[in-house]
Amino acid sequence: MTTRPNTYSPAEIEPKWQAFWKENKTFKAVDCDKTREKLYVLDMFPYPSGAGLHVGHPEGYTATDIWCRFKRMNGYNVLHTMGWDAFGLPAEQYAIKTGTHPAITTAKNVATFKKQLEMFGFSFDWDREINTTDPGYYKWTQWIFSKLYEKGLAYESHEPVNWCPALGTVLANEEVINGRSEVGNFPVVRKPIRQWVLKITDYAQQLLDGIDGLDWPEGTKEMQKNWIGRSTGAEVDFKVADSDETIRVYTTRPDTLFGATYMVLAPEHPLVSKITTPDRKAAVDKYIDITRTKSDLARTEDTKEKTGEFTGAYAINPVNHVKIPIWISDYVLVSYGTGAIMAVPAHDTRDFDFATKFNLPIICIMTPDPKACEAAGIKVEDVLAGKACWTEDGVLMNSSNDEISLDGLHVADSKKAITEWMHKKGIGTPTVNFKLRDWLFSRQRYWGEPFPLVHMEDGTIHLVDESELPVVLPEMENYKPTEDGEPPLARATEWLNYTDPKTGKKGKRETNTMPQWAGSCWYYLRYIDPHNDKQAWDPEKEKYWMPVDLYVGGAEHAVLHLLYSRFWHKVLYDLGLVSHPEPWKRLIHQGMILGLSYKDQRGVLVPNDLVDARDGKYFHKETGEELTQLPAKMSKSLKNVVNPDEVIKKYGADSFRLYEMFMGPLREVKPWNTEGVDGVNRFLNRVWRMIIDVNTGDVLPDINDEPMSKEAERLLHQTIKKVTEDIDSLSYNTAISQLMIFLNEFSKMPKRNRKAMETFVLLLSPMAPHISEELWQRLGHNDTLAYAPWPKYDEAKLKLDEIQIVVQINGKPRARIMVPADADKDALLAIAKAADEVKPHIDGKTIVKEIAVPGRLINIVVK
RNA sequence: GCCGGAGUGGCGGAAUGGCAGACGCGCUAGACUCAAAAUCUGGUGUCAGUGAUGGCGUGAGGGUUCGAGUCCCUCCUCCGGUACCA
Repeated sequence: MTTRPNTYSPAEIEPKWQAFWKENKTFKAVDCDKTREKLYVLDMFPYPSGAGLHVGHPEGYTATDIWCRFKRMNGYNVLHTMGWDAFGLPAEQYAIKTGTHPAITTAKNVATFKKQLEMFGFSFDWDREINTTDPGYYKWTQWIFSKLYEKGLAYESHEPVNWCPALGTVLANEEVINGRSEVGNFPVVRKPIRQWVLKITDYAQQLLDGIDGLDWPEGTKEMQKNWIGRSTGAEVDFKVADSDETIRVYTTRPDTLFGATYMVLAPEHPLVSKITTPDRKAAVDKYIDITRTKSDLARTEDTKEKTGEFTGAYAINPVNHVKIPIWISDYVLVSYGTGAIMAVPAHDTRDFDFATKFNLPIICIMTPDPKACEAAGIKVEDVLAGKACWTEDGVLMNSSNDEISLDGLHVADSKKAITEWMHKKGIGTPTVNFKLRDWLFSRQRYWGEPFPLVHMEDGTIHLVDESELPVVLPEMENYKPTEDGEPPLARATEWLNYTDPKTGKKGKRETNTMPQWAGSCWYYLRYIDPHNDKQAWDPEKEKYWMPVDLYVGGAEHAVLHLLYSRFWHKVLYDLGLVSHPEPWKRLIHQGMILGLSYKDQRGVLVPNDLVDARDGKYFHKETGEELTQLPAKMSKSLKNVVNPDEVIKKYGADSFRLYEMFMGPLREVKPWNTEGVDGVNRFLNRVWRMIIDVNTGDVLPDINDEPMSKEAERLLHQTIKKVTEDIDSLSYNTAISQLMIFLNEFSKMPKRNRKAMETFVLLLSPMAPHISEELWQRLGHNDTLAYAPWPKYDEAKLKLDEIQIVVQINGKPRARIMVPADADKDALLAIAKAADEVKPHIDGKTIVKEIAVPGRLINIVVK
């Protein structure tokens, strides 16, 4: 700590304070400290990619860091640390290409990421750093899997799964978007492969129930609810005509039963082969064959045009005994409900499309609500004539049999009535269904956690004993996945063989590995007790730190990590291993940071290296065409990627942090504009020069202990109030703007009060910690300001004797007058009416109404 | 289609129903300089006017209110998510 620059020099002071914090373990979180209130603040830990940190990472990390620093100064015992979600595809793909072991690549990338994160001066307790690929960590990931397995929540499945040939692995439903892989956007096909699956569906209701109590973004909560997709309806049994078979359908609209004109089974439905008549067999078999080979992608793309075949069989509608044809079609999914539906074309758009295409009867059983119908642009007579489809509320008709009539009832009431009646008659039962499917938990990859499972020679599956954990991932030469889905670990011949130490029985280890989500499902629990080699975590410490008070990260994991992890946590809760049913009380998504791009007149994006900026306008370097600027996602091809290292090198970490927080509200999407960094850098330079003599590096002689003017004191207290409230609510952009206002005023003063300067430094410190520590030290303090008490404001100091108030005439501001701060309504009106600027507006007119809001304004309504 | 979020100067954005545009960027004039950079001081929604000042202005249209960027209704656009889930 020998450098002592005279001017503001982040390159010198930032490494100095980073070293100081490291050496003194300034940000150590103290387990079970009962003297302070605990606060657990969590960032989504990164996947340490080879590309290094991008500008999006530090946005969330800076936001949490500021909050942590602020809360420490307010007396909290803060747990805030960092780790590495390091299993995953890129390291493995790099290994396949270069032969470098993923562990080596990962270690290298972790080192790069750590170095970069340290440059930002984040107040992490680095002693708690974790890495999901560390056997000391994944030992406990395997242990938690054992718990799930013992509880019957993990099972082997041979059902067709989402197989991605390009990635050489299967994917969970959540990882497949429109028939393509979320990672890499490769086509995904259905293929039967032996898999391990976790029974997340057992927790569907609990996962749904928990959502409402969470302080999370509304959108994310909705997404989870939709993904879980609870629906209520009824299962209804239809007898197959001239057969003993019964087909059970699921419907959310039992009220429309009298309008069912046909039935559809999923092509994979087990009864299809039994009921198909000989004359229809060839066509049906062909259709089933086409569906089977069709990829998910093709199936999604085909949604506009319905396809299907008639089985030749008929079903009997149990409410009116009408004989209806049974079809098969891939618009009915085998995996949802019962895999069979009753089709009511008059009141379901999909059924309507199908019926129209195949000329099936459409029977309307409901008079639509005329107003809603008109608003939707549908003619009532078309609906009644079966020429249009109506799916909303209406009044039932043609819906009665000998025992029950729904005629005249609205949808909700008739649903209730028919369901009760069917239940009594034993033809239908009220049923709840979920869209949520079980979680496909195995991958045919090398770089992941091995399962603690062994396939024994006697055909049983053996769970490896806790004492034998971790099942260490073997070193291999060849990591390549195979096209047939056989995992790479099947080639680890020595590792594969297992002998149970207790019984001496032999078997072969499970060769699938766990998906990347496994490690991130519980990392926040390991931070609590990262070095414990006896337990995953100490229950006492868990009770002290959990739940997480604030979790900040991107919105992209709304139905992946954020749902999986809640599931594991709920299982752990049911096992009595954690003390709260939900892991994260409060969640915030930081908005994405976009780059600046340019488009030509046709709207085509132009890479930034082809853009020429002149006179505030932009031109294409080659064509000379004028371009317009617009924000766009950062991408290598557009050459608009901002590298944090370069920004820090040029301006320093404090400027970087300040800029990212000053750009706009944390949760919003914001475009990066490097010129904006100049602004905050200028601000920090002026902060420095407000306190430090740039010729000597000492505190300016203008800084003294003389009492402040009333105005100065008021601004100081206003600033304390505003900054305190804004930091607490994570409104950092407005907190920074208040600090700028303070600086603008105080730097104009010839003399400045030392206490005011110290207070300002403390207020600035959560956001720009390095410069603040340096100034704090130069102002004569020997210790870090990280635990200095946060400044308090005095309400009395905020008060003014006289304030300016606006006088409006008919709602238009016409005058600004000075009034005593404590003037009441009547006094205000008297002053206003007497004021010279007001008189011309009211003289000779009738005053209709007078409004006076003390401290705000006066409005006089005249005629 | 459905769900969620957002539309405010040249740009990022600010405003418990109470002076729209804080703060910053950019631009602009001036000071300093031989000059430039940096720095400092002032100006900067728009239209009219030398000016004080006045008209207009928060995606569009309507409504509630003494008063609406903010609340309500209808619509448009953009972003994110999701989609044959019966």
